Amino acid sequence: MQLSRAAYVILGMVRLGRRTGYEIKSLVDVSTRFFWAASYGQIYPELKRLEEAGLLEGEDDPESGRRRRSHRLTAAGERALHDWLTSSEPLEHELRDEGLLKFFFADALEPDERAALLRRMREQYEGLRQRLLEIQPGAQAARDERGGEEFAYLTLEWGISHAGFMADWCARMERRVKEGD
Amino acid sequence: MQLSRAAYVILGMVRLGRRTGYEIKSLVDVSTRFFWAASYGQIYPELKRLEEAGLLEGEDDPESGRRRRSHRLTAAGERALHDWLTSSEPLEHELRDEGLLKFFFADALEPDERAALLRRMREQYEGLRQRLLEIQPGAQAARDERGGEEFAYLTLEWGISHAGFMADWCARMERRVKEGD
DNA sequence: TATAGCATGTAATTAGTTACATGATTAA
DNA sequence: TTAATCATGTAACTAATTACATGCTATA
Repeated sequence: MQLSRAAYVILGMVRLGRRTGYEIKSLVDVSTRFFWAASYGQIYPELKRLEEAGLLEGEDDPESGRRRRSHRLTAAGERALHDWLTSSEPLEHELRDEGLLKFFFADALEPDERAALLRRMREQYEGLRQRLLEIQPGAQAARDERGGEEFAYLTLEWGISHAGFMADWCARMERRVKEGD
Repeated sequence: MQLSRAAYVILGMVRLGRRTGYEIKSLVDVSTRFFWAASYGQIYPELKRLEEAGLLEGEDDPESGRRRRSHRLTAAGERALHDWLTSSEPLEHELRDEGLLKFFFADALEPDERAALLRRMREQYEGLRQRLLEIQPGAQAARDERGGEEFAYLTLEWGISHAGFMADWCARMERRVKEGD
């Protein structure tokens, strides 16, 4: 049974204690979405499929009047997640960065336009870095409170240093296109 | 008139002297595809649309028996490309990295499995770096021969140092998960 | 003479986002 | 009481890949 990547996102999130589609999406939006996005349009149908496949067990959990379906991993679900995590298939990797694409074509620009492009790119990466730094305290708390969110926290650190790498590269190029002026 | 990103890839590639769909795809495959991919299924229909919109001018160019359509930018095409390059719209940015996604869920793994994941990630980034280093001599030659491929070359340098950054990060994490063992 | 490369194109599929509808609960 | 948040779900759309069909030319 070949599962989609979205399915593994869900299995992993349920393993981290996110029981509902809503909770899964909320965590995705402040974590994996920087390297693997997922929308409601994927999450809810996939939750249903995973239940039907016996990898998740769902339970209606009224908690009052509000409708709410709570999920947990079955043994088969745990196994499917682990098999994917340890599989030796090539790891998918894909980047779309419009800034780099424009930079690739920057021979068509004037020196000041090149500098402006790099400044915008740098500002966007610095903005991303700021947003991640704002997420950090909450992530740190979650790591300390909950068991087993150590690696979630480490990917946040990756995000911060990666955004820093990109911003630095932009700054370096900015200086370079200005002196070549 | 709102153009797709693929349209700008094509306009930019034609500006760099790639006249046919085939030539465009060939350059994409060793350059932008590392930060912006494009397939034949996008390129040929888009070339036709850009001609119909008057941004490209196409000419059948038999060159013998083989069918071949040669394109060049019109003034409107040049303008559309320039407008996009200098536009202040937010720059799209999207990453999908299965290695990072697995790392995010690595609390579910044993210490040796974590190290194995990071080793595979590092090997993949080192492999990418090698492939880019192999492309480099050709890109350097193109930069020196042709006018106006300076920035194409600089994005290759970005790719090499970026792959290096990722490989180094993996190596650092590999050491870290081993000592926490 | 056969294989690799040049060259164009599209049909079918898959993946994914967007936008909306619905309604309960909690905090200001 | 009103806005924000919790919560589920899907229909319509858009984007993009894959896989194929076709056929010429140059080279080993």
